[in-house]
Amino acid sequence: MAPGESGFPFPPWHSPTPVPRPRALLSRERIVAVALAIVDAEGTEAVTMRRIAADLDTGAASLYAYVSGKDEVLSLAHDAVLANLRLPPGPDDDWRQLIRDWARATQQLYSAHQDLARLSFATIPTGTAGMDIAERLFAAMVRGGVPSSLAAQLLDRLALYIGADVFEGWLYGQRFRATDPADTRTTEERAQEFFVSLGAYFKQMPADRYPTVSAHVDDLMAGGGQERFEFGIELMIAGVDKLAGRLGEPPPEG
Amino acid sequence: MAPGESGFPFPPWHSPTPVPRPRALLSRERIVAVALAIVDAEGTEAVTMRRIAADLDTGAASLYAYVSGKDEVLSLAHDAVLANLRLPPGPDDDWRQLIRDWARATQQLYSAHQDLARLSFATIPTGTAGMDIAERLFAAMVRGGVPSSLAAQLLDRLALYIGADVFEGWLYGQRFRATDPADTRTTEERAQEFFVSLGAYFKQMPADRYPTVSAHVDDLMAGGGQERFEFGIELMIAGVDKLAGRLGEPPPEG
DNA sequence: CCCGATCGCGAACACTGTTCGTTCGACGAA
DNA sequence: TTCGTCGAACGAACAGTGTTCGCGATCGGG
Repeated sequence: MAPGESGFPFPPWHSPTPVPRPRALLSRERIVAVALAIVDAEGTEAVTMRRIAADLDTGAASLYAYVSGKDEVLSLAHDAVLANLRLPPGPDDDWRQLIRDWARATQQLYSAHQDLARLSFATIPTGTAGMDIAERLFAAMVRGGVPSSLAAQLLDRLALYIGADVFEGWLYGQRFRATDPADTRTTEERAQEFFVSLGAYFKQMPADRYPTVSAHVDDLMAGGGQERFEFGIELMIAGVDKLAGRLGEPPPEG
Repeated sequence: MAPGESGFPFPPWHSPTPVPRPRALLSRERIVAVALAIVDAEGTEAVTMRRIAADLDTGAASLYAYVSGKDEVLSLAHDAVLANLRLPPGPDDDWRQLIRDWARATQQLYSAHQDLARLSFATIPTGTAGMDIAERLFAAMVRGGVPSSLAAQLLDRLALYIGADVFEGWLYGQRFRATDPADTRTTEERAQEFFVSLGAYFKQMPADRYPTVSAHVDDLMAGGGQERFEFGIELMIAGVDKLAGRLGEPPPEG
């Protein structure tokens, strides 16, 4: 048996033959996949080049052969997630409902990836998945009688709003996550208690200086994150209805 | 003249009498003021504890006697800026115009401090300045016939939207800021060129797959940041009008 | 005049993103 | 089979980061 074969020890003045690394270990896709796994587990702040590299059994420097830097890794991860956005096929005869479905699907998609929505700001989707959905939304609105300039601006503002809402929701979630292991309350319970005490704080404000606020604290505190999110969507849809002069509007109920 | 007096040199085997440091050099306010100056000059990413300390002629460790950490410094800076929000006094007889004035004032305030709007997310103003303005906005809407629950949610969604818009605008500004000194174009020119080429990219998309997008590229690309910001405000105001069932609505023009 | 409390802060720790220069393995040519 | 080349891989280092520890200097009170 010669040195180097199956476990035979080396004399100390020899360096051991290193175990051969499998080739083609790294690639853009593998790097992005690992980064996304870290995001899903711990959020975008936990993504570091060293950690990605460690998960790939290599060193941080090796990543730079495939990727220009950390920003690009996160950007690619964001693109990869957004490419998974799917809407059920449909006749799209009701643009309002289509907008609601899209908004909710986007919200859920982002929510499933911690604070990835942070990367949605100042990002314009140009991939086929995003374009397909934009075409459906845009076409449904134009077909429904919404002026194209209004439709275009609505989509722009909604995209901004959705990303912002999910990101803010994640921030709140972080604030109320458990830090003390002895605290057995859920995140929701802690959040609820915070907002209850915040309401109490508002209630004890001088009523002569803040009469309207004092009188309507319950309205200010009403609704959880999901209600507020959907209210914003309805607000913008209704705004388009109004600004479009009620063209193609379904008959009001009641 | 004895060693230590006005400039008289010390023999090298003596340590010079150190210049006495003035006491009470540091305070929460001074730390926040310096941090804010750095934010205004270079943005929130440029704020580091070492840099704040250096600007105060001290070491980073000294700051921790007054402040719990970097997050608190930035949070205090955000509070300090927001406390400067002022609205001209008025009879507030037109809640829509009051909302517009508030939105624009908030936008301008944030815009004057680089990416400070980033810190607006998941932040509820509780200081007197914020409360005073909230009371005025809220009162004007209720007085104008808007249901208080609607008014409360509108303010919440608008605050989120305004912060998100300014932050996104700053991100775009960063992307298009000059990196090559030989490039004499302004940031606006670079941004314009980017969006023109983006429009060209959309225009060359297959028209059979994206008929609506292709036909309305100019609408998608229309408007700068300010137009889009104000459209969002109008969208939400109009949305409230519609959802409130046109109570207290001024007679439509035309 | 001295002594204890308070304030300030240098140095260190454990990180970060990125770059440089070297090493290593595989493969085509001789 | 041997050599040379070349691209991929990566250890080490650099210049930073936030935060903590414990020493030292200064000041007010006794």
